[in-house]
Amino acid sequence: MKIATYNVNGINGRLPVLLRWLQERKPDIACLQEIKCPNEKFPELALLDIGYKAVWHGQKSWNGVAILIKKKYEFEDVIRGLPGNPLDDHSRYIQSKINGIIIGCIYLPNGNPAPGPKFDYKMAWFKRLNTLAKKLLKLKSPVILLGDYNVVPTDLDAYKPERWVNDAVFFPEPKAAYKSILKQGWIDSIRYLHPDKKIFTYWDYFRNAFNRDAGIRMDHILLSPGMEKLLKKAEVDRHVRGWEKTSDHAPVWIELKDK
DNA sequence: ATGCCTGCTTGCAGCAGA
Repeated sequence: MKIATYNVNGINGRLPVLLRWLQERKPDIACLQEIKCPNEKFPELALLDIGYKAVWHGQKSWNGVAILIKKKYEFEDVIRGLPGNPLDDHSRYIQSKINGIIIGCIYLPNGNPAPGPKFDYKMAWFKRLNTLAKKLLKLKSPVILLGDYNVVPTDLDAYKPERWVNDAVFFPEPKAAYKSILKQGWIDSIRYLHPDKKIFTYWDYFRNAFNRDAGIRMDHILLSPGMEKLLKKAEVDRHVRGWEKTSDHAPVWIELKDK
């Protein structure tokens, strides 16, 4: 079973890229972030045409998340929005149980400029995620929390760490918050299989960053404890970042053994 | 220190992204 995460940076603007990638990689489950469309403009039919059902949680202009599954699966227990603050109106979390696995699709706030109110919002969001992650571990089902965490966990995850020290994705607080989630027992799939490799998932549009491989890793697939025994592969489809009209992120995916 | 690109808007300039 293949499970992927992809920050598409505008699902309608990137639709040809998304459809091409889905048909190439054929993930069973794909979590999307930054769909940047209101609910009524989600391209449901175009996805159905190539064999994917979807649930989504959109908003106008910004943010927005979705989960796609192959038609043979079913969505159960869909939750829209990160629990813990009814006043938070950003669409940054959607969860569903699929084939017995709870899938939490995350678009964590970026937090720039930092320090400031946006950074405070990021850290408050992180705290709620930490609480949710802890609760999910008490359930009997396996759980995967995946998406754009907007956190570069270590120096190994940036092409030039010193260039990022003033950026909210590299601040000590979010790094510590990410670490504290891992400390609950969650497994960072990419690092579990590739502990020492420089692997990036994002390259900005400026300065020819992709061709210089000036990237960072901040899209993560976290497995609940025990699931690592099923982990066969964890990869980044970095070639997708080289396509025309592409997102600034590349898709990340894992392959799990069938039990 | 800033802007570089790119997508989004009851749009054509300004905001957000990271």
